[in-house]
This record gives sequence, C-alpha cells and structure tokens, in this order.
Amino acid sequence: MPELPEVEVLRRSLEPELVGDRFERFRVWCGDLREPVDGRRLAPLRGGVIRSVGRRSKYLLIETEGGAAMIVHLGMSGRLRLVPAEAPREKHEHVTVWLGSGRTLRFRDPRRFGLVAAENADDRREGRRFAHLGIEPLEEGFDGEALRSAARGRRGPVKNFLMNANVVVGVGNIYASESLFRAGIHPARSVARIGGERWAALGVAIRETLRRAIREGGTTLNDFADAEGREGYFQVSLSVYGRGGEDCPRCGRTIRRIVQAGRSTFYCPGCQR
DNA sequence: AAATGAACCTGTTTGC
DNA sequence: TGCAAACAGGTTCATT
Repeated sequence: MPELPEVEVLRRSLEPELVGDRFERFRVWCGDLREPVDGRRLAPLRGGVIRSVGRRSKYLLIETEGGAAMIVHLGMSGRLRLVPAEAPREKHEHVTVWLGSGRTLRFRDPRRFGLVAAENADDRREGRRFAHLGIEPLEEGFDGEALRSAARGRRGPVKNFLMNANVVVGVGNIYASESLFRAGIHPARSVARIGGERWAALGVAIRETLRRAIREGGTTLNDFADAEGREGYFQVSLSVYGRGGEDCPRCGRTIRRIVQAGRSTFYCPGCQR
C-alpha cells in the first residue's frame, strides 16, 4: 500500500490529532508481524505524552516527551486509523492503542508484512534500526549528483537502483516507474550508462513526483487511506503505473509492462530511452 | 560489495 | 461455475 507519499499523508493526518494525547494501553491481538510484538515490547510507550509524529523512510515515528517512539511500518497492506473506542475491531486488526483522549489507534494489516515496535530514548539515540537507510528524497542534499555518486561502481537497471532503500528511501514500485517516465529514462538502462544531466533530471523527477503525490493525498489503488479514512487521488494522475496496454499520455505509443526483480515495471517505449 | 531470487502472508483478479 | 494461477503498494535473508 504505502510508499513515501502515502506514509507522509498519513503522518500529516495524524500529527494534529495525536500531539498532546497520551498512550494509555496497548492490546496486541496478533503479534506475528514482520517483527514479533507483544504488550511487553510496547511497554516503553506506556503513559507517554505524544510530542510529535515523524517519518523516516516509510516508517512512521510517534514520539513521546520521554524520548521513546512507537514505530509503525505499513508493509504492503497495513492501515493505521484513529477511531472511537467503541468502534468494533475489524478483521486483521492486530494492534489496538487506547489514548488518553478516549480514542483508539488501530493497526490493521491482512498480509502482516508490516511492523509495530517501540524504542526507548537510548535505542533512538543509537539509531541502529535506521542506520542502513539511504537519503531522504525530499530533504536537502538530495539531487542528481547524490544519485550519481551513489551509483558509482554499480551496474544493473536504474529501476532496481531506485528501489534500493540503501540508496534512496521511500521510492517504491509505483513511484519508481512514474519518476523514470517523468525523467524520460528507460527502466532497464544500466546505472553505469546514465550521464550527469540525466541524473539531474531524475533527481528532479523523483522530487516532483513524490511532492505531487503527497499534495493529492497519496495513491489509493485498493485500500490506502489516512488516519481518518480519507482516500488519495493520485491514482488518476499516474502516467504509466498500472497502465500496460494503454496509450502513453505524452506520445500515444502503447505503454509496456515488464518484470524486473520480480516486480512489475511500466514504461513508455517512445518517451523513455 | 553488489546483484538476484526466494521468502514472508492474505486477498483479489484473471484465465482456462 | 469452479478452480488454479498470477498478482498486489515492502523488506530481509541467503546465494551467487
């Protein structure tokens, strides 16, 4: 479900609601997620007043005044919603959080590729969980030059390179295809055969694509929604993703679907070289 | 070191 | 209609 824009949309919808509220009680219905979780592991959060809601890569960070943080990753099918405590528990709702305000935060994830975890202030300072992650594409310092230097000594298709979180975070299967279309670069092109201007164009394309997706509330293909259940509408703006067989919006040629590293890639053979 | 493929799960869509 | 295969927004681990 979620790439950087969807997590950022969720973050923005949560922050004004959660800041100042308090973690009261946790109930883990099914702790068999990407990392095992249970009430004991979430104990560092108990009683904590929420200071901020942040994001690193596709991880949501709900931080308390004491410096602990609840870490949530949506995996492929995760949802996080803020609902009244009386709302019935849905199927695949694995974690329920009761807040001081009387509301509840519900984590639901049919495929269970997602993650709910807690770190105390010391864990957070050490930062080991995120140490391997690459550049944030919407932060200062990200540009074509950063991509180009990260690609030095590498080979392989640029699409796979973009989806490697050790290089740049937050760009998943949808936005990799969309960014490459916007930059006019063929997804199978080797990173060793991309010049300085094209890296620059790609850097700009990634930022523009992600920013616009955030502005439009993310992409709801099936079930993405923010904390209040509002769906995104960037899916209507997708140029190539999921549009194999349709006409390219720019040149009219037929959009192709190929498989790279086991994932679908969509591109226009006319616009992308 | 970096690239590839498989694994982790359930649900939905597609094709015979 | 029924059933099986293919596919789905991500990450991590083992193997080349």
